[in-house]
Amino acid sequence: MPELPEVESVRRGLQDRVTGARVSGVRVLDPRILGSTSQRRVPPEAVGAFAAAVAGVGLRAPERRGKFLWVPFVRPGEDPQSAPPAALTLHLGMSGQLRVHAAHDPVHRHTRAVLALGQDRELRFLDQRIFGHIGVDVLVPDGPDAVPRSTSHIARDPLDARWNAEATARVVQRSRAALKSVLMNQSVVSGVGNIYADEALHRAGVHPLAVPARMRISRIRRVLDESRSVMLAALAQGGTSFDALYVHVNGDSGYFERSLRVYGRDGRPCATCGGVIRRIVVGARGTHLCPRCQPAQRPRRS
DNA sequence: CGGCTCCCCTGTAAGC
DNA sequence: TGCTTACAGGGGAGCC
Repeated sequence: MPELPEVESVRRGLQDRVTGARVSGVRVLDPRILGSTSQRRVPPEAVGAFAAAVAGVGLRAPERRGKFLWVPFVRPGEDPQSAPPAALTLHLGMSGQLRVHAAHDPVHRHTRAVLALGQDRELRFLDQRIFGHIGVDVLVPDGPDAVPRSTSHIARDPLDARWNAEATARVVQRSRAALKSVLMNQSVVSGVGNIYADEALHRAGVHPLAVPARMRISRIRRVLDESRSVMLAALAQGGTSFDALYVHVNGDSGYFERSLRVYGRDGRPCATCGGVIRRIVVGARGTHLCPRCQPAQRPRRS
């Protein structure tokens, strides 16, 4: 399940391998990978349009915000200063992988799209469940940065140098939804998915169903701080490879699974207090918590 | 408009 | 044993 640490690990792998490469060919093996998360049916001309948009372009260094990846490119013979900036956009969804292969390597059966790089290498997009996406988008300004237009509603993530923890905490506090759902709202704070939301809440000692509007701002700040630090720790381990659906660009796994304290550990003892870890459902997502370390919010009398 | 539910999809595993 | 069903989840559409 690629979240920020996994996507950043992939971005770093791509940075070494695709920056400066020229796209010499395009193959779309499953057109659904070009669709949106809720509209997988794409018109037949979408394949040709995608291929035409990236054919011959020169790839620049990959960028990321939250779980969204993009690779800015320069079209052949175009002046980068005057042409409208654009990028190859990538989202790994649930099971997406980006792999850089020699062109003669066998093609895995979940390969959905292939970009040939130069003469003998390929960037391959694999995605078992097709929740991911590959496309092309124009870049629009966001302060000093440029982001794909389709990503402009995505908030800065906790590893962004311009992330404002204090302002984010105030936005979170305005919500009356379950704290975990707010933490996973990518327009409030990006990059946090189901695993790291559970881990951050446990480390902060806060119940996933706590209502931000009824919390002290210091508790909200603590949860955001823990989100940042747990994702930094996971990044240092190359991310979490829970079920082999997430791997690096070279096929290696991440090693943070051994450091998870609650996610996927329901019924087992909490390493902090010895209590039994429970699983509930929050916002239709499996949610893991230690009821002793993360006591429920006191109900409000009305 | 905030907040919620549903749905896209496939592989795995439980149930009958 | 073999089929059917439930479940996992990121994020957007659509509804109240």
